[in-house]
Amino acid sequence: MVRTPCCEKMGLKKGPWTPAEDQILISFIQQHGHENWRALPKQAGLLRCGKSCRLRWTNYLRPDIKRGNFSKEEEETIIKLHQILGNRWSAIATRLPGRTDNEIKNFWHTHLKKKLKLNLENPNSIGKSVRTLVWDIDNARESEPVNFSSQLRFRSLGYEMISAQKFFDNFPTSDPVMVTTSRPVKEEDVNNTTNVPEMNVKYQPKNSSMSNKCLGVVDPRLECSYSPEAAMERVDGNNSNINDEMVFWYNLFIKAGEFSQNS
DNA sequence: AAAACCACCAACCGCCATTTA
DNA sequence: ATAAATGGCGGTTGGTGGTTT
Repeated sequence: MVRTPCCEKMGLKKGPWTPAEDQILISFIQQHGHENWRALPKQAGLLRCGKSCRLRWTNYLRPDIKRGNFSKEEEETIIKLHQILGNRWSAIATRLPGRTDNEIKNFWHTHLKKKLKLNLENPNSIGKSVRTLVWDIDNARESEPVNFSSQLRFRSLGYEMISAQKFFDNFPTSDPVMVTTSRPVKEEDVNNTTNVPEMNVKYQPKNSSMSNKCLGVVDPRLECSYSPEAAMERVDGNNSNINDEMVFWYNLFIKAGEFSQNS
């Protein structure tokens, strides 16, 4: 099915909004609300498509929008949430009152991305070493996912979560690394290193209750198991406040009801 | 002084999921 | 049941203003 883009009709204006157009839109919505964006521009007398009107309103004209620079607190919140949620800008925006997803996305691309990149290039600048957790995303989707709370714990500990393929394509294998996968463990998987041929690691089902869900791949130097608790030792031994931070974010998300606890 | 470059951000585009007819 | 309409999302673009060469 092919849909006609809503702005393809001739005669509809594009580009920056004028103050006069803004005023028309504000007045109309104040009087009539915005139940039907498609019909709104015609009713309001605007030569715009409904989509353009919706965007202008939600990202700029809405009365509850906070303007101005992001505070240090907002910045830290964005960084933490992005670590957990990734590029889910609208989900991040729901936790920053008055900020829009577009604004946060722009702020991320123009300020935070660069800042974090610098930090990663110079790990000492953030006072901790960064390990990489490779999450086997592709396989995880096909079978029972590793429960969310475990993912959250790893992320709150500062792990980057990427696909196994991406990791092996791009990263040196000498770094401390732990790999998890949620695909069911088969007998022949034990000691099978075919998926990670250059690494001196092995698949290892931790125990019988876990073996139908996940595999732990053990970094030979760290001897860490799959269990998040057991993996909490940082490379630099700095564990201060890790638990508090973890619990805070975990509670926040569970209370917000965005994620269910599926263990 | 002016051209080139860069950073910012409002707005657009295409896709997807849901709702409606 | 199904096609079309709609709202919402994330990625990307392009205009603008500031800075550097």
